[in-house]
Amino acid sequence: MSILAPPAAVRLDARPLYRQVEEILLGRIVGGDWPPGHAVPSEPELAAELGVSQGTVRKAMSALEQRHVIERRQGRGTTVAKHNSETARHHFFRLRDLSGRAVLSRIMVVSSEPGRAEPWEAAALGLEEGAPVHHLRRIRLLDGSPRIFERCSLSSALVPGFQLPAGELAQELYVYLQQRHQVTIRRAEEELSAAAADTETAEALGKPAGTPLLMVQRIAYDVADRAVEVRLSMIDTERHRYAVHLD
Amino acid sequence: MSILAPPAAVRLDARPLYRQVEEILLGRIVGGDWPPGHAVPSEPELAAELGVSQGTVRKAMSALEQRHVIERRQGRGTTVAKHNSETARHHFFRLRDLSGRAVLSRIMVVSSEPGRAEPWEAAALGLEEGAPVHHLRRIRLLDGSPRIFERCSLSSALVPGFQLPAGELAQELYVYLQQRHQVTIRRAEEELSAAAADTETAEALGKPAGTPLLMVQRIAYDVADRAVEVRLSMIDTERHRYAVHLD
DNA sequence: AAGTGGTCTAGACCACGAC
DNA sequence: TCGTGGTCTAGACCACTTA
Repeated sequence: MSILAPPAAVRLDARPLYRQVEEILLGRIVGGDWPPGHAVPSEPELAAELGVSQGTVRKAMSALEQRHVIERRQGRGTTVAKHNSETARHHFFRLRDLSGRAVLSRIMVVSSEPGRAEPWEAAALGLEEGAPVHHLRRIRLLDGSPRIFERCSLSSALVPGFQLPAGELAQELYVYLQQRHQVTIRRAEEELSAAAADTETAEALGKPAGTPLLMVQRIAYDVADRAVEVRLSMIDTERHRYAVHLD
Repeated sequence: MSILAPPAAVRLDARPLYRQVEEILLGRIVGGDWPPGHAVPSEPELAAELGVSQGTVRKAMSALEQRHVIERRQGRGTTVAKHNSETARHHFFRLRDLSGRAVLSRIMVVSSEPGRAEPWEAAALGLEEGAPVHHLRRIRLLDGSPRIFERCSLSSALVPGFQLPAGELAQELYVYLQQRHQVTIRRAEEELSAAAADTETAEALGKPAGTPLLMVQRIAYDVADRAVEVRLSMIDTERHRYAVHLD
């Protein structure tokens, strides 16, 4: 930093320096300069480049790490977060069996086709009614039995030309979005309620219509906080529970 | 710290210094030396007392703040977290109306009486079967209508002689536990599922038996991480949603 | 004006991982 | 052995609250 202008040029901004550094780093990730898996420069390097102390860089990177935007490991270095089946599940799959253990999950695709946004989908994704989306229906088998019927809508503006790889049935959707569409899902908001099984869902899960199901509406956002996906999951909770930690 | 023994006496412990400081501070809170609302000494004071730098104290206190054990405010100082109706709701009440807005909630006590732990209660609270507990049944009115039927069990070992103040119906339970029993609820784990309304619940909520309800089992832990309460909530989600943020 | 937490720096050493 | 992130220090100044 310059000697006689203590706060330095960047500091015309009122926000703390570490926030600005955080935003600069995030910008490089969102902008694609640093794709998933990329090795981020070391802390001393970034400090020198940005004209701040290493401590300031550390504070910025700690915030990004906490949001799972980057991954740090002592001795190895820092990389841009890259989804894999395990991390995607760990962050975004809250179901456990009755003993609290993780669940073996397998996916079957029921249908996959382009469509137009219904009002509720448009509202969730921040689109105009009738905007192009991609519809995906899936059934999840938990520990071998069909337990979840999912109806997903992907915003075609963010995932243009989406289509499942031919012949490939199961796959963690967010891993696929990152690999094939350069879209990294970073967070999601879910709204839970109880509902009776409609006929389509009942058939998919092999349950009588009217069975009480856990209904989860999810909106998933990418690293730039754009709504990418809205998903309606109908869950048979006979042998599983949705786990939440409050603190 | 002494000059020739760099890591100092405390440092025989393998854990980082700031973790040890965190534990020392938490110990004073759990032990009752610093009750809820107590003004924690300033950072420089604690640093001098414990023989570490202010930065180390800061890191320890930041962790405690993030866990809502203490509250820090610039200029004012740091205090031990004290529940009030607003914070208790904000942390532990996840229901929103269909527009995502907070909900007006009123409580009616249905029954309140001592009892013995059923197997599932004993398991949840880490007690022996038949151990003394206090049973509490409540109905919550959300925006004026009965929407939640709650069956709570409090571990009498941790909340001896619990009884509701005569004549007083509504009250945020965790505020009451802190004020009258020196037990501060710090976190909770919830397991959600869908279930058909049983007759008792249906009657309490004025719904037909068999109506799909959101069932939430909560286990609440105090600052020392002891299970204090297990609660079964049956929720009518006709006009409300349980909101979860995943990141 | 005094005292608190919040930001920022500069530099030391440690623990871990890869080469 | 070297480079990385992780810990810890000492001290400066800023922003806010209270009196």
